[in-house]
Amino acid sequence: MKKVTQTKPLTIGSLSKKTGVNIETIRYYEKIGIMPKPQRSDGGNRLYDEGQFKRLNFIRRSRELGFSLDEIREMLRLVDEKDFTCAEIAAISQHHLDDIKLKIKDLRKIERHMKNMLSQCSRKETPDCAILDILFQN
Amino acid sequence: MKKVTQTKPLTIGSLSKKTGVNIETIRYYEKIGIMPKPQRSDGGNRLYDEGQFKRLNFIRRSRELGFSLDEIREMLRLVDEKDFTCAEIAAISQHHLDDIKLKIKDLRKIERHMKNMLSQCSRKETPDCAILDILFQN
DNA sequence: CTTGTATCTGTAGCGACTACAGATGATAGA
DNA sequence: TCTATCATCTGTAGTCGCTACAGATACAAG
Repeated sequence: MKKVTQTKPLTIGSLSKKTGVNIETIRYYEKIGIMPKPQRSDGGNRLYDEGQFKRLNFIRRSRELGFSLDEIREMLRLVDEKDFTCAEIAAISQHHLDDIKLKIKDLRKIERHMKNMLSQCSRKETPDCAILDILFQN
Repeated sequence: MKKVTQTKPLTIGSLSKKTGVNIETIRYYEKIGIMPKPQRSDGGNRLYDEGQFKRLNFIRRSRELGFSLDEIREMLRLVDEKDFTCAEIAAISQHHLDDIKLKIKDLRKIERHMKNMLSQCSRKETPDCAILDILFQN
């Protein structure tokens, strides 16, 4: 008695609900080739399996971490070709982390400038403003 | 003997050099209406005056601080109509600062996740990877 | 006057979606 | 079985803030 855990296929709508990825985005991912072309019902509606659900979840999580679709594409390529090493994935991730650190650094600089400007501002109902003076200077 | 400090008009190229804003970007700003249509030479080349130079500098500085073109448009509108109060400008700026703080917060969260994942990763030349395990889980 | 550089207009592309329109597919109730 | 309603289909265009052309004209130096 073989037990085949055949999960029933998901429509794009239910896949969308289960992953939190919007329907048009799923179709977009297919169009740009990071999601595979799924099976179709007789009428032509997309039907997704468990593997595709996992893949989309991977993409979503990676996007939430700020990976670009190109970085995700590259990771998925390595996975698909079953020809990756931990070192390779780590390199991509490390690069991305460095990127994020840089962004934080830039934003903190901007934050300081903004705070500084705002601290010089009277915030009164008067028609002159230290912020404008700073931004217009020179 | 009147001394009229008539600064000679700038071509788009020299304006670009003086402000560090790229030529196509200057034309783009004109197209979307945050830079005014400048005078033209007999042949039709754009000629900018001191006020326009200052305006473009304002835009550049604001962009460097991460203001959106819509926020900049709004600030310039207030300035152009000479009908702004310091409080209004401060409100826009405060809103923008809040935005930046939020972005930093989000990025720091991502940074923590990334560090966490990378710390669990062997980074070895082996075909299995803790990072992928995490991203694919569920 | 020629040569070379600057500028002109207009359009298309980027990334990562989102938002339609207008046509079908699927499904539940009468 | 019919029908009403929803889901899904394809294809295109829009978003933001530029950037990159192509092909034509303007301008400045020698």
